[in-house]
Amino acid sequence: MLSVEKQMEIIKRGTVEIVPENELVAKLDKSVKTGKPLHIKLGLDPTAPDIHLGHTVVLQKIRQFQELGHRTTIILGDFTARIGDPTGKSETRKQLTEEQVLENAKTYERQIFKLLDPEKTTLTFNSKWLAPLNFAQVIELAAKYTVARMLERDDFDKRFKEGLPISVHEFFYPLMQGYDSVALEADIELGGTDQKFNLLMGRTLQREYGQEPQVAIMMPIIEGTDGVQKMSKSLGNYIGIDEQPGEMYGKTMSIPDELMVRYFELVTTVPLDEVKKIASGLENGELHPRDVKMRLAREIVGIYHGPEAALQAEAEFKRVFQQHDLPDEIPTFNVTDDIMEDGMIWLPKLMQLSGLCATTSEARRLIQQGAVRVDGKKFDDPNHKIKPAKGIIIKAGKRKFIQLA
RNA sequence: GGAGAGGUUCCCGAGUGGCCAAAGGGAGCAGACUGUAAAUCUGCCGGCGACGCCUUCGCAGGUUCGAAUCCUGCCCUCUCCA
Repeated sequence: MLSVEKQMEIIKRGTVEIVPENELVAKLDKSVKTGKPLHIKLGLDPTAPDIHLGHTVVLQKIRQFQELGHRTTIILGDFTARIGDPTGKSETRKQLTEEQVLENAKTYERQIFKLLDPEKTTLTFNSKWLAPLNFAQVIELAAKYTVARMLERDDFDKRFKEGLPISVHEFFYPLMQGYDSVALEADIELGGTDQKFNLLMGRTLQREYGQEPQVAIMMPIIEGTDGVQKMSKSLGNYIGIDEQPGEMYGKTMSIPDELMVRYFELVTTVPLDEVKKIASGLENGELHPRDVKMRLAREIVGIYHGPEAALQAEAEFKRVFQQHDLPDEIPTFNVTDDIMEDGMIWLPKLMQLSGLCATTSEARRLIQQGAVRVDGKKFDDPNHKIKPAKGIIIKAGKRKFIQLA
C-alpha cells in the first residue's frame, strides 16, 4: 500500500472539495497502519443507463481508489428509480419497473467495466435495505432532519425562491441516499459537486446512527462538447462511452480548446505530471492545440476501444476533415422506382428519404446555403432534380454523406 | 378553504388585439476562414414540390373581420393568508 502522502496526491487529482480533508488523512493513515482498505461508495441512478464521459469523471476516481487497493461499492439506486422523481415539469417521470431496472443494471455493468476492475467492484441495489423499512422506521429517519436544513440544499433553495415545485417526497431522496451510507458503513462517498448535500447527509445520518462519518469527495461536473452546459444526454452535448470510435474521436475534436486540459485531467488516465506539461506547453505556445486535442481524442477513444481503433479513427478524421476526402465507409441508399418521376428525383426529397436531413425544408436550406454537393458538384437550386445512378455520392455539410446503391 | 401570480417555439426569456412563425440570448446547423467537428465572422434555425399555403404560444370552448394577446371552464405550478 502506498504512503498516505502518495495516496492523497492521487486522490486529490481533479477534486473540487474534500470534506473534511483531515478526516480523510486520518482514515488513510489508519488504513495504512492496519492494512485494512477503506470502503468507497458511489451511487448511480439507474434511470439513465447510457454512460457518458460526464459519468466517468467520478468513475475514474473509483478506479484510482481500486488501484490504491481500497474496497469500492457501486449502488444502483433502484429503489428511488422505482418510486419515480417528478422533479421539474408537469410530466411525471416514468417509474421504472423491476425488469427495466434489472435491464439497465446489466447495461451499466457492461459499460462500467470498460473502466473499472470487475474483481474489485461490488455492485448492489439500494432496495436491498430500503425496501424492508417500515413506516415507523421511515418516520424515524425523517425525524433526524429538519425542513429548514433541507431547504439549505442549493437546488431546493433555488427552486423554492424561484417558485418552482418541490414535491414532499423529494425530501426523502437525500435521506435515502444518506441511509445508503449507513447501510454500507461507507468510509468515503464520491459524487459530483451537485451531490454535495446528499453526501453531507450521509455524514449526518451516520453520526445519528452511531457510525464514524464518511468523507465526502466531490468531483466537478464536466462541461459537454459545447463547452457551456454540463454534459448530458438530453442536451445532446455528450460523448457516450458506447459510441463508435470515429464518432467519439470527432466529438472530442469539437470541444473548445480551453476545455482540453480539464478533459485530460478528468477523463483520461494520462499521469498528472504529464497533464501539467501539456498545460504549460499550450500556454507558452510550444504545443499546437490541434495536436494536443488529437492526443486527447486518441486517449479517450483508446480507453474504450483500444489504441488501434484510436489510430484508425484519427486517420479517418484527417482524411475527411483535413484533406476533405471521402470517408472510408459511406452509408448507401436505395432509390426505388416509386419515389422517382420520369427517371428523376427531387434533391430535397432524396436527402430527406436517405436520412441526410429530417425534412425537405431543412434540405432546401442546406442547398441554398451551398452545403450540398452531388458527386462533388455544388447546387444551390432547391428545385434541382437529379437522375439517380449507382455510385452517386451526395454530401450535405461536412460530415454527412450518402451513396446511391 | 380564501386572495393573488404564472404556464410562449430545443432551453432561457420578450411579447398584452392586427406590423407575430413570434424580439434577445444559449444550444444546434451551414458557409467563410483556419490550426480541429477549436476560436472568430456571416447566414439559417415549425412544416409543406413553397414568393403562397398549413400547424404552433398549458387544454377546451367563446368574443371579434382578426387573438399568443380579451372572455369562460378545466389542468398544472408558485406566493401570501388560514
